[in-house]
Amino acid sequence: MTEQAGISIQQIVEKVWLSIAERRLRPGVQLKEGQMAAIFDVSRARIRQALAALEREGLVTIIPNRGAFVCQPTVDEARDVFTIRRSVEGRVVARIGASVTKADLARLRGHVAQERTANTNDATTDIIKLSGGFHLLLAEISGSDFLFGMMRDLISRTSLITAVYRNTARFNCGPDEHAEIVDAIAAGDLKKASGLMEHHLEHVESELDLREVRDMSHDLRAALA
Amino acid sequence: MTEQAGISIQQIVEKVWLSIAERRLRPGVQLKEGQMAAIFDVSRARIRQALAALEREGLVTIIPNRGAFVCQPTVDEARDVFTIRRSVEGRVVARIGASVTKADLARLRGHVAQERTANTNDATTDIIKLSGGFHLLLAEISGSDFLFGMMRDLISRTSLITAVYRNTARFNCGPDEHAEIVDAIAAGDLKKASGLMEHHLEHVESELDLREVRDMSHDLRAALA
DNA sequence: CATCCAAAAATTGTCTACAATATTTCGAGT
DNA sequence: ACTCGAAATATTGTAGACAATTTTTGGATG
Repeated sequence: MTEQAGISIQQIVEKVWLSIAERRLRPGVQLKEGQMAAIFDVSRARIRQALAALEREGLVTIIPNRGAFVCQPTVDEARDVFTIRRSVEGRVVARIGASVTKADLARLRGHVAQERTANTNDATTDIIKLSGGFHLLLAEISGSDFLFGMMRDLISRTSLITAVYRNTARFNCGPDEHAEIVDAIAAGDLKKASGLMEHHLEHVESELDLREVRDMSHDLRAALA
Repeated sequence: MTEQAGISIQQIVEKVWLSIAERRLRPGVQLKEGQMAAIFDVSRARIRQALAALEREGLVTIIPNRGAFVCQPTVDEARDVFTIRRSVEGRVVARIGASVTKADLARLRGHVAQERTANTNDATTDIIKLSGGFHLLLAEISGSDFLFGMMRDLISRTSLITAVYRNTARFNCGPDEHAEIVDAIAAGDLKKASGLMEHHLEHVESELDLREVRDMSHDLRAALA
């Protein structure tokens, strides 16, 4: 029953998130419950829960009696998210440095290795997932559930922002900068690690093209496939 | 039908939150959908949405196929929340200082005044709502939607933590410390304001009794009334 | 007497149907 | 021809019924 047949709520959320991150779903598009229920072949009840989850991740806005729409972050909001990220992730890195284990470092290095292979293979989907996953992994290792949850939020919103505002062909984070941060942590150089993280985030932000959005596609079925 | 008769989802959330903050609902208690539906005289669907909202606020934990339970924050998590709050609220105050208007200050002073009257009247419910509201108002004035949302989360969790761990009769925040912070902001002294905020949060944290929780009441109906 | 297993009860998860609201369409009036 | 308004359509919100899972209860067995 819980998974009697259809796709799970979390899978729906992930599909939508990916569609947004890959720019197949444009900001402002309405996510109609009926359409989505037909596309994923589940009842509207489950779609509703997925939409609620997407709302709390900051990817869609739900207007009562109107429906769910993909968020359109403003330029100010975009800058805001990066400002907060610099602050929060600086704290994450500092926290990690105090108590990092060999196993933690191995996980981080393994993750960066995955990012490299995805990058060389041009596996767009994997690149998107992994580049956010690195920052999430740092938060997890920091050991604070609250920081982890906050980073989840921030990364979701960053995905949306980069999807809307990026102008280059490449995606959020390069694995090289991630590797440098891991090295600094491994060396116990907290100050350097924090600095690298801040620089890394500035670099990502600097690649954004901060103009207003204009168009938006309407073919929900093609976007979610 | 949106509000055809019954209590709204947000009202349910607020009732539960208040019940937790006033210690009528103890950590670990299961919030059974059937009971709550009967108590509030709405269908389980609405209760489910309310529980999902409470989960994202960090007040309850939902275990699949098991149900929703009032969270039991550990001592570590409690300290964690206060650490983050010191960091985030320092940023909030700094942000405010740059762009505070006369109207903002009037709102802050008005809020503190409300707190004072609630305090002199021993209006417990109001005190709880207003003491968190002050910090939320600061976040709102800061102008960052994301900071506002984060503070919402942090304040919810703080309410739970103080409900569980407080040992004194008094509640979270005294209006006097709030008033001092407003004065510092009004004087344009950001450094002082940040320091006062940090001190204020340390003061609140210092009044907690950090031992393990043990008992938990079971009379859901009496608690939610 | 404790332990384990099966049946019964309770609880959660999902779906379908219906009610209320919002949007669109189409026509009347100026 | 354009604007305003009412019927028709479409979409969201809610309730209740059913299926699956979990928990409890009761008894049989070692």
